[in-house]
Amino acid sequence: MARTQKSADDPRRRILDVAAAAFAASGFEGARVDQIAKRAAVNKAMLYYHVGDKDVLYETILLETIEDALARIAAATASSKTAEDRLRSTVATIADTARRHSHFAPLMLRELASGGATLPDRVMQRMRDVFQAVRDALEQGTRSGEFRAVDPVATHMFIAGSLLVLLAGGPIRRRIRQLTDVPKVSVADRSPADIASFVCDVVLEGLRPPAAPRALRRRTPLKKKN
Amino acid sequence: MARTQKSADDPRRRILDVAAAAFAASGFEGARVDQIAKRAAVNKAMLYYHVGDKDVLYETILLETIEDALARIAAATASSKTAEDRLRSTVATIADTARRHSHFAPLMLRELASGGATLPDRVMQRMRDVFQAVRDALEQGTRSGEFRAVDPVATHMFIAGSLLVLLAGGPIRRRIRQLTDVPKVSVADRSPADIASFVCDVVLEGLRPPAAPRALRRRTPLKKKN
DNA sequence: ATTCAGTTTAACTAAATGGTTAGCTGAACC
DNA sequence: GGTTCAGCTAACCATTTAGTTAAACTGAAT
Repeated sequence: MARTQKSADDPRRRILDVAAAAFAASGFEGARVDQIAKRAAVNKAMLYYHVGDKDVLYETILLETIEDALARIAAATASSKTAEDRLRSTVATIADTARRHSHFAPLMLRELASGGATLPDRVMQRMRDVFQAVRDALEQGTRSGEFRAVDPVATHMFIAGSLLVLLAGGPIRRRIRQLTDVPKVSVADRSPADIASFVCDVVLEGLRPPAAPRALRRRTPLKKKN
Repeated sequence: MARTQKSADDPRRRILDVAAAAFAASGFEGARVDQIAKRAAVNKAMLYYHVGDKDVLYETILLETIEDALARIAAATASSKTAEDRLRSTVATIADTARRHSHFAPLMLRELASGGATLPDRVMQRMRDVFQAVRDALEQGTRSGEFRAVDPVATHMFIAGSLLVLLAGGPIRRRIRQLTDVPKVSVADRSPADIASFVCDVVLEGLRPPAAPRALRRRTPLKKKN
């Protein structure tokens, strides 16, 4: 029992959650083991006892999140018929992963920034599988003619970039808003699901084959405000 | 003379360049002052003498880059008539800034990840001006009817996100490619100018008003490969 | 020769960091 | 009663870190 409990008073769980927030906020090198232990209300030695050193801590958090994302993507796309459905399901699932693990987007952005220099190989390989899922949907659409011939790598980076920045951009947007006193509400402030829809809408608009009849288009309605 | 020289043997210039690379690679907290001094081939005390402490170093680098970007955006958009021209010029200029200051995209991604927590106010304000430039183009297009009614904040985050990730994604793409042995070439591996065009193409496709005649569309041609 | 601002250096400090150790506790088990 | 053992703690350690100091060098003006 002691090994598998997932409740909030499981010290291991607490450590991982606190560490994820710390890594997201300050990066791997900026996060402080002492501070993580303190915030998780455990003695520092317990952190090493329950999880391992800083590298293991980091790898564990990333793997946990990515495995979760992969499992959900597989489940969500199992019944997808069209490429559009598949792309929307995949992107929505990634966005939902970011919602449930709020450290996900910041960590990915940091890894992008450092070129994955600190990414353990095991994590790298699973990340590639996530990338592959998006690319599969794109290539399926290209093959079937549902999408126009498209550069899958560039399009994937495009989707990943806009999605991650929209998801992680909340705090910085809030800071800018303070300076500009523009109290408007934007799609960017909506739920991850809405953000995923927005990204898919714009991208699908670009992926549609040139001659596709208008009637086929389906746009997720999103209230617009001035 | 000694104060304003910009050549490579100006120690201040060398320090700033090396530090920019270090901050981009490891983040503010991960970058090491000793290492920066060593790589710039100056005594550490010289770094403090010529530039200042780590915060000043960071702020100087960011401000330098952003001021440069702002000046170039102003110059590039001065003659823009249509909103599309203006948007393309702005985005292309930002991409070109990233080309000329290779640390720019990673630094921005990191700041996004941390919510701008470590951004000095002065930098924050100038960044806002860059954001404003993109948003101005979007709002001009919406007002003139050139673009459909669009969420300027979300669209801007969309553009910034895809652009930054495409620009900074080279190294991680290379690492993934090693694992997947997919030696394909993608738009993502082209020049910043091509990347900017690609982003603008996809976004403009989404911004086009629904009833716009096909003839008005202009797509930058980009070789497609399988 | 002296002065003097600008520049450079090696050596230093105080604090923080990641990681370890030896030992305590209390329940389970014989 | 004694042993075991996962869970836990306080104190410690070696190293690294950002930042400082005081002394010295340089080269031109006086």
